[in-house]
This record gives sequence, structure tokens and C-alpha cells, in this order.
Amino acid sequence: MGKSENAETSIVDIAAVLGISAATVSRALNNNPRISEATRKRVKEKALEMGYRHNSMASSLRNKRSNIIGLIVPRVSMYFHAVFITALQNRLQEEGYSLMVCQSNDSVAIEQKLAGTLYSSRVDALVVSLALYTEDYNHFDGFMSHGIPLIFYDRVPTKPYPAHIIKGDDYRGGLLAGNHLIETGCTKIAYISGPLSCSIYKERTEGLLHALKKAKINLKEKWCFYHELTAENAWNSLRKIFVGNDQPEVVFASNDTTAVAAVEFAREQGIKIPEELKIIGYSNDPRAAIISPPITTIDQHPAEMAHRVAYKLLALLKDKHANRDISQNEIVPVTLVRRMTT
Amino acid sequence: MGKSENAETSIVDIAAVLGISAATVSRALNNNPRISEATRKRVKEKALEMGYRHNSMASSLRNKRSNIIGLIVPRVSMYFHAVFITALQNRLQEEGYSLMVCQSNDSVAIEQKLAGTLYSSRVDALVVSLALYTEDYNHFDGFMSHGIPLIFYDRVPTKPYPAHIIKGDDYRGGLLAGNHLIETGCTKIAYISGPLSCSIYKERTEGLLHALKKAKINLKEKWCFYHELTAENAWNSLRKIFVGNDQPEVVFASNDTTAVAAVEFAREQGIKIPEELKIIGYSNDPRAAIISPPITTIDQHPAEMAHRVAYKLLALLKDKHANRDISQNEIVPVTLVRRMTT
DNA sequence: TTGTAAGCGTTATCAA
DNA sequence: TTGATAACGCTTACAA
Repeated sequence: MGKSENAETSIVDIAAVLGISAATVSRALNNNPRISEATRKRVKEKALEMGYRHNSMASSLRNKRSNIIGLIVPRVSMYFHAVFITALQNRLQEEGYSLMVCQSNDSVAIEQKLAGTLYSSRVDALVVSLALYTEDYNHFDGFMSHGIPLIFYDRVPTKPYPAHIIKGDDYRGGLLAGNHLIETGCTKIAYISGPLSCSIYKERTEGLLHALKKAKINLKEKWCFYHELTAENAWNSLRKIFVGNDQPEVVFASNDTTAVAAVEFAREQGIKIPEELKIIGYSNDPRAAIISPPITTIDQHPAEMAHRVAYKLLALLKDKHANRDISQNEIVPVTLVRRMTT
Repeated sequence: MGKSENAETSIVDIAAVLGISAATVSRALNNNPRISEATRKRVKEKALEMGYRHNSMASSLRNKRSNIIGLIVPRVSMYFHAVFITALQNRLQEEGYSLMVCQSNDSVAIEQKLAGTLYSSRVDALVVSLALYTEDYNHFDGFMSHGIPLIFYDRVPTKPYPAHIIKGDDYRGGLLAGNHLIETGCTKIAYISGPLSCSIYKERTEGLLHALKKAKINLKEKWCFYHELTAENAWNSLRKIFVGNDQPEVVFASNDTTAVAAVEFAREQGIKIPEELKIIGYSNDPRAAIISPPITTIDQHPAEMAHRVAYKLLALLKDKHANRDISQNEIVPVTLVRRMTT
């Protein structure tokens, strides 16, 4: 009352009403042990009564920490990232941190802008999975130079960059897939990958090539495509792959959206899976399990990755010096999930 | 230099170096028109040189606005919400707002805690889709009483609450599904729904019942289940439904996770779809389109809903008085997507 | 156990 | 066009 309608109550107001100092109110509210039980109680009751709410902006300013973690993902709606976010956010929530989730939509320009915004938003740390074509990382330099914990996960820098890196074992994923295909006895392999500017696709490709090389199998250039892995792009490439008589026995799709498209394409063309065509995907998206026939794919364990990121994050937040040992990249294992398309 | 290692540059530092006032620096940085082109340039260059970064906490405190929008969803990883978040976030990003995404994991307790956190984080507005069993809304009262824009979407309060509401036409969805089933000539209907404490399931149920009533069809109690719509729960209920000789001709599943489970269950049991059993789902999850046979379902247009939420949000943010007309609930149309299970 | 006072970095008001 | 000043609300070192 007294004050104008929408006026917010501050600790100063409470202090005035109670005839004590603002410092005492602050301490009482924060459960500072050096305050008497009696005043603590008086203060909390009055605060409630006056509709007081803590002001994070003020306390963040004063404390020089926001309790906010920034996150930049390519797209929230990708299965892998949705699961990752879920797990990460749940963990951070427990520790009193909030997550500021941003998406680059796979645009380098947006990613740069977001990095800037989160930088001046004073997030306590930043977690990033890079856009498809991000090839330099200057926009994260500010975080490094200010000692703000910076962790890349999944799609990480392909050039040396002194940040923490937690990634899937994409090389092994490519290798696993390659070996699995070789075991089936197939040698005519079509390959639809994301652009090689992106760490995950680069490494999956290297793993695959390694497997093929050992088996003395060559990838035919005309059956290799590197582009953003949308359903539309997949169909376009598949149409190009399956013209004429010389057709592959296998499609290795570097994500499950593409693998799903391949199954549908084959169905449309009357190509029998797995007899005439084998298909392997990547990510273990739920769709891969549900389509007929269910698709063999590589599981990336997104929740596990989130737990590792959270663990490292909290360590860095607790002890800035943990920051010093930009130790080995951390690598999360992948698993081959055998189903009916191979 | 001079200062200690990690010291941040503030506008005061820049002012000192340039021999001008902090106010001028602030204005120059903010492109205030009342500053000369020359100083603006000098300031910006020096700022860059000194590694200055804007401090949102300070400016938020001073301006009494954070440019942060809070969002509480049940789970980020649900398809509907993932798409919603993607669209909302992209739109808000354009307008210079950041999204603080939180998930209740369908727990009322967590939802309450999050509301409190976002409240004291001083978010400029809050967007909420309720947990499954949220039946009172006191934890949002603070937002109301402080005139902070509050919008519920999708899962909205079932009792009168003076906040903005933007929801799908769940009643119509239930009705549409019901009529569609009636057209197939089926009368023995099993119904697996979420709990009726949750607006969407309540209204879908009402819509369905309305359709059935008109056609003089009764729902058998033994074929009706109300629980959280996970795959596990779905299987449990399906097993109970399909015992003995008296079996339903239709399963209406109130989400696609359940519908997918029903298709898989039927497959396992050797029940032919749609000849012996028809199935209809809800949400138009991508899995519904991909499974064989693809599932008839109801599309909720999550991106459209996000656009409406963003539109209303931005209006409220621009003009607090728009807040006054807690006008009609806004209702986003739904669409029946006919596929092969009906 | 409590109070005093200063300061976090920015910006709006008023004056020059 | 620029400067001086105060204030946003909170916390902490220091003093009592």
C-alpha cells in the first residue's frame, strides 16, 4: 500500500517496515548462519506478506554471476538434440542453474549473433554444438579470453581450438557401419553424408573409408553425396543414385532422416530390403525403429553425452582452474544397433 | 593493462581512457542520436580495442527488464513441444528476446519450483504448458499480480484463471476422430487417454463422447484407460483390452506414442489393420507417418500455435495494457490426417 | 548478532 | 552535443 500500485518490494522496504537494516534482511533471506533464528523468521514472514521477490538481476550484478548457462544447438527439434537438452537441463536444474537455449538453425550468421548475445548476457558458461558450415570460431574467443567455461559437444571444431570438447565416437561409428556392411558381402556402396565442414560427418566418413580401405573396396564418386541431410535432399540424391543399371547394394546414410527416406524410396521403387538393397543409418532416431523394415543404425547415446557435459560443466563452474587442463577430448562410445535393413 | 588480469572493461574505463563521461560512452554505444558521429566512432573503436562487452545484468537492473522470456514445457523431447519451441524461439530471437527453456518433466512440484525461479529471474513474460496433474495455479499468481504477461498454451488451466490462453481445438479433435470412426461403421471402441486433469485429454474426451452420443454409441468402461501416455503404459492397457473374445474394433489413442504402440501390439498379436482393428492417434508425430500401416491422426499445428503465442507475447510486451483484455481463449484449428489405419 | 557504507555497471534526468 | 549525478536492488567487508 502507500506506494504506487505496481511498486515492487525490495529488501530495503522490508528493512524499513521491520526497523532493521537491509543487510540483515538480505542475510536472513539467504539463510546466513550469523543471523538469529528469531529475526530470520520475522523477515521471511514479512517478505512473504509484502509479496517480496528476489531480484536476480541485482544479485547477479553484485555477485558477477548469473547462474545461467547458455546453449547453442543447430535445431531443438532434432531427436539427438532434443534428448540432449532434456537430460542436460534436468541436471542443471538440480544444481540451481537455468538453461538459455538458442538455436542457430544451422546458420553461421545466427550462431555468431547468438554467441554475442549470450556473451553479453553474462552466461556463466556456454555449451555449443556447431552449425553445419561453421569453420572458424572467433565468435567464441571472448569466452575463452574471459575464462568463461566453453564446452563443445557433438559437432565440435575441426581445427584446434582450446575449448573443452565432448563428442561422440563418430570415427568409430563410421568404422562400425563400414565393417558391418563389409560383413554382408556388399561392395557397391552409396554414401549420403552431411558436409565435411562438420566434424561428425567428416569423422564418420573417415571411419567408413578406413573400413573400406582395409577391405579393398572403393567408394564410387557418383554414389557419394555431401549436403544437408533433409528428407528432400535425400530423395534428390537417391534419384540420382538409382538411375541406369549400375546400382548400389547398400546405402549408408549419415543420419536417420536420410535412412528413412531411403527405405521409403526403395519401397516406392519396388526395391526389396535387405535382399536387393541394404540400408544403414545414424543416430538411432525413434523413426528408425518404427519403420518397416526397421533400420540398422548407430546409437549416439545423447543422454550419456549430456551427463558428461553436465559433469564437466559443473566441475568447471566450481573450480575455474579445472579450466586449465583442456585435457583430452572426451569421447562418448557409439553402438551399432542391428535391425532388419542389413 | 594496469588493472589486474581478468578485469572486465566497463564503460567507465572507456570514458576514463577517452577523457569523456560514462554517460557519453553509454549513449554512443547505444547509438543515441544525440551524440556526434565523431565521438560515436571513437567510442566504438576504443570499446572494441579494450575488449569491452555490454553487461546485460547491469542494464537489466537499471531498465527493469531482462529481455528474457521464460518457457515451461512438460518435456522438450515431445515432438509437439520440440516443434513449438523451435518456432517460438526463432521468432523471439528476431525480436531480441532470449528464451529460458525449462521442463517440468510432468511433475507439479518441479513446475512450481520453476515458476518461482523464473519469477525471481525477472523474466519479462512467461509461457507455460502445464504438467499432467497440475490442478491449481497459485504458483503463477505472482506473475498475474505483477502484471507480467503470462500465456498458457496447449495444456492450459481447466479452471478459470485470468491469464492468456492459446490452445488447440482438442474438443474438435476428439469430435473429428469420433465422427471419423463412426463413419467406418465401427461401434466397439477402446479409448486410451491421458488423465482428465489435463485440459487436452479432458477436451478430446468430451469431443469424442459428443460424437458417440449423437451416434448412440457407448464407450465400454472396461475398454477405457486414463494414464500417462507412455509406450509402456500403452502396452499394459492394450493387453488388458485384448483379453477374451469380446474385443474392440477400434483403438482411439490420445497420442501417437500410444497409437504406435497399438500398431505394434496388433502386429505382435497377428491382428490385421485396418480390417480387424482400426487405430487413430493424436498429434501427427512423424512416427505416425512412417510406421506400417501409417496411422490416421490429428494434426495440432504446433508451429502455427507458436506463431500465435509469439504474436500475442510481443503485443503484450509492447503494450502492457493489451494485458487488460484477457479476451477469448485463442483456439488453433486441428486437422484430421487420414492414413491407412482407419 | 546486527548495522554502516560502498560498489557492482548501466542509464535517465537534469543541467550546461 | 556532452557532463554530473543519482538510482536500480543486492551483498559484503568492516565496524560495533
